[in-house]
Amino acid sequence: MATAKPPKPPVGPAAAGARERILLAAHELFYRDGIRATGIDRLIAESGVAKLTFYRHFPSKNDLVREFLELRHRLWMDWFVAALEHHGGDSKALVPALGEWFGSDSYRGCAFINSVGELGEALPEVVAITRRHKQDMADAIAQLLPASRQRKRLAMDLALAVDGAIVRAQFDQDPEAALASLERIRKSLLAPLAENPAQRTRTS
Amino acid sequence: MATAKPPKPPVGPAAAGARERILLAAHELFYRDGIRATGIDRLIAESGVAKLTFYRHFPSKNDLVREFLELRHRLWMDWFVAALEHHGGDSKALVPALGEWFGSDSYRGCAFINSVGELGEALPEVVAITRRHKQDMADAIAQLLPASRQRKRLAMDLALAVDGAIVRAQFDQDPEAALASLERIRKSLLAPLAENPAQRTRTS
DNA sequence: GCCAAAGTAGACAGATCTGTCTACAATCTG
DNA sequence: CAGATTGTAGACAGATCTGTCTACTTTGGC
Repeated sequence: MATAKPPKPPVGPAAAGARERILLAAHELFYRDGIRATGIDRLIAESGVAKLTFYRHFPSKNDLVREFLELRHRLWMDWFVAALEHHGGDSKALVPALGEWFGSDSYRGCAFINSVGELGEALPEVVAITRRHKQDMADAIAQLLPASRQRKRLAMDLALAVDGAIVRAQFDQDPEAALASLERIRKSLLAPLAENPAQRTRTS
Repeated sequence: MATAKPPKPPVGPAAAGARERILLAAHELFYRDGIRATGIDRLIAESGVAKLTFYRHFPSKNDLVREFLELRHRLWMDWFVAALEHHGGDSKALVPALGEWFGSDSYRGCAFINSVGELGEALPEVVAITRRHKQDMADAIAQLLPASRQRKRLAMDLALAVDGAIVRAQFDQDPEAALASLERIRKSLLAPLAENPAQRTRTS
């Protein structure tokens, strides 16, 4: 309890970030193979870290799981917001943005949905974290929509359809069908807004 | 290689169905706790069966997983079709039928989506089984729709939205929001049919 | 009554999992 | 230089997992 210098930079032999390496390995292995299927020995081998170092940073595997989900949330949201912006920033951007993700060969669905399905009751925090994640996703979708009375509700509905497309693209051979369905749902939900564009009330 | 009497009825001490008891225990535990989280020892304890008996019926855990999914498919489809019929048999039945399921306290999402997320590459058959399951679900949804040129496509879109609602209801506290979103999507997708009901081409 | 089939109970092997511990090296701070 | 911190390497404990095996029991068909 002597030294109290808060933001100490990483030190030690391998210097730049044993913790980061662990977290990155977890990000890859947990997402690719699942959480229960990934043992600590795999994680320390992949991150090139000693076991003691691992447990110094993450007292238990569950701590790592939590931090993995937090990291995943930041990385995914950053990608999502940027991809939506890159594709135009309105609701038409939704499907092409997701298409990039679905088409990547490391695509394995939504890490949060998968974690809830895998851990469920065993680690209740993942449910709360997933709820926050999906709320943030819905908020990002809301940004694509014109301000209107139903914007929040519309974003919620779209987010639910996006979740449907995410799981669909996870087991279909080809993500195109899921993307086409999502696009039809989007158009259909937005149709009433198109024919009455002056319904907006207040801008955020 | 002597006796070749094919459909031998179940015999033995406990008589009526060691195999059934194993399958039923798997159905409960795999769905509730997940597949990797459920060990063989738990399964034999729950089904009151000896280990040798277990391995006589299911040479490996993966065999049991496959049969669990087949059983789940039959049970779920039977429930789904009956519930849709019970709620009127047209597309308006979709949300109340699913509401029954989402509201049950043993609800843990879709066993197939969960299994794909948990096993993924590790057991590729689950992907194929899931694909068939979701195709059958879409076919059951198609039965709710009036015959039209877009019936199949519409059923596919609705099925995707249903999957979204299923995962949503898995981590939201309250399934009502998911059900409300699904109902809005359903109405929205069906709106064009309502204003032009004579578009039907051929009946199956 | 005999025997094959199907069952029970439970020890055992070998792998793997989480988490702890010992022994030692490198780095930064004072 | 001294000492605290962070790191590496890897043995170890104890639990658990899948799957095999031995020994014995019960049942139905012939």
